[in-house]
Amino acid sequence: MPARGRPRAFDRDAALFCAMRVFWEQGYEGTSMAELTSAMGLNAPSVYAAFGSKAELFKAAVEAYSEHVGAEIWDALSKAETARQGFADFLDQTALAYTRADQPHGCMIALGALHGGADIVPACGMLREKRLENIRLLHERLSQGIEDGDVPEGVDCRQIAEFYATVQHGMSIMARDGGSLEQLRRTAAAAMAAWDGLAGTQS
Amino acid sequence: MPARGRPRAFDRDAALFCAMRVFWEQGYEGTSMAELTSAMGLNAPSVYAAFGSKAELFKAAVEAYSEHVGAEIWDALSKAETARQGFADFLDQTALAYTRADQPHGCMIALGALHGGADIVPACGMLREKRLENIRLLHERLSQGIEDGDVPEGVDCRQIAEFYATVQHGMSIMARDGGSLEQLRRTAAAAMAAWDGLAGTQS
DNA sequence: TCCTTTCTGTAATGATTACTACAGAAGTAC
DNA sequence: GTACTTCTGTAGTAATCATTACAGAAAGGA
Repeated sequence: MPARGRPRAFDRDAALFCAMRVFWEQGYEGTSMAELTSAMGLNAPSVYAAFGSKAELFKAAVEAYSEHVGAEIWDALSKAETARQGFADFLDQTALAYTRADQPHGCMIALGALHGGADIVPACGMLREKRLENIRLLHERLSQGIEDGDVPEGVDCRQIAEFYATVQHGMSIMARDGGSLEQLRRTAAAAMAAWDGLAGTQS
Repeated sequence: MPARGRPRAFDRDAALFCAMRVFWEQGYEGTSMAELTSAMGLNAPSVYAAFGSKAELFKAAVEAYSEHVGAEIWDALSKAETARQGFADFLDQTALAYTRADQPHGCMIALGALHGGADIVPACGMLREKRLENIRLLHERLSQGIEDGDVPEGVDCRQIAEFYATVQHGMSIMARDGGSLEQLRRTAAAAMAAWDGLAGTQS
């Protein structure tokens, strides 16, 4: 059933993807509407009609990022046979995703808006929520490992989840600083050197 | 010998410290000159006369931060008897410094300007240089440890330095997300669990 | 065919931005 | 006491900011 009114002349998802790239590279506050409309190939009224405001566009961009970029990071975590392998793959995929030549380096969720409270800068609060959700995913994988028997009971799942999330965030900054895939991989390996002391079956 | 001309009516260092606090909390791009002049208790012409521009004020603020905030982090690194103890103390002091109730959480060097190239956003390039310098300090301490005999020869000092710098950066984001001193300390302990696998005397 | 709805582009709004012109103030030098 | 230097506050600049008014375009409905 065709909708009434003039059909939109642009592909909303493609435009949103362009906006996502600019927000990812320059951050919420470092990105102007002029830059966004230019990257999207649209005039301002079209952007506002489709997305509402700069803040709502950012929110949509973050959702698009979560769905399409870095999904392989979390796939790797859950697909591995053991929790240890999952965390190693998680960090390895992180290194790959954060250093692609054809994308902004580092993670939009980690870096896109780090200043201001959620009430002042809603973008900031939203990214914080995403980061907390990511820790929960890591925590869940550890609980699964305990259930599967490849992670001993009694380990501090929260500590381990928060540690590896912290490493991942640090890898974002490292990538943004020009760190190479090799450097990020070596950092990932260093982080995995902690595994036995944290969640090893031997003590 | 008194300087000619009307004496400045404000304490430059005190004003600079106020500006540093705002930049630290809100980042370079998230901070307006209106907010800076208000925090410094000055009118704009006084700020520009003393510091030149927003970018130069930021540069001075970063130097003030490096000299006065977090100095105990690097003191701890060098004062310990062994490299291992130094790194543990380094991370512990990091946790303390990043979570003080009376200061912005996290590190200004890590978080203050993460978007834009050095040519576009000089603030960004300056912080990146500071982060690289910090890695060099970590690397030096490891080299010292090899010389002192408490770090085996042949360890990958670069990997270890980059790993612990990465963890420290991640701790900034964790602190900015409201992570408590206890949480940061547990993450620091998790990071130290990697030490034996990276720079231990046994293998 | 006209009406209604939705979209688009041009041009604009009011606020904010980093920064400065200028007159007067407060000091030292002569 | 006047001249010169440096600082300060008021008022402003030109540009940019996020956002919108409005007229016309492009669709479907009656």
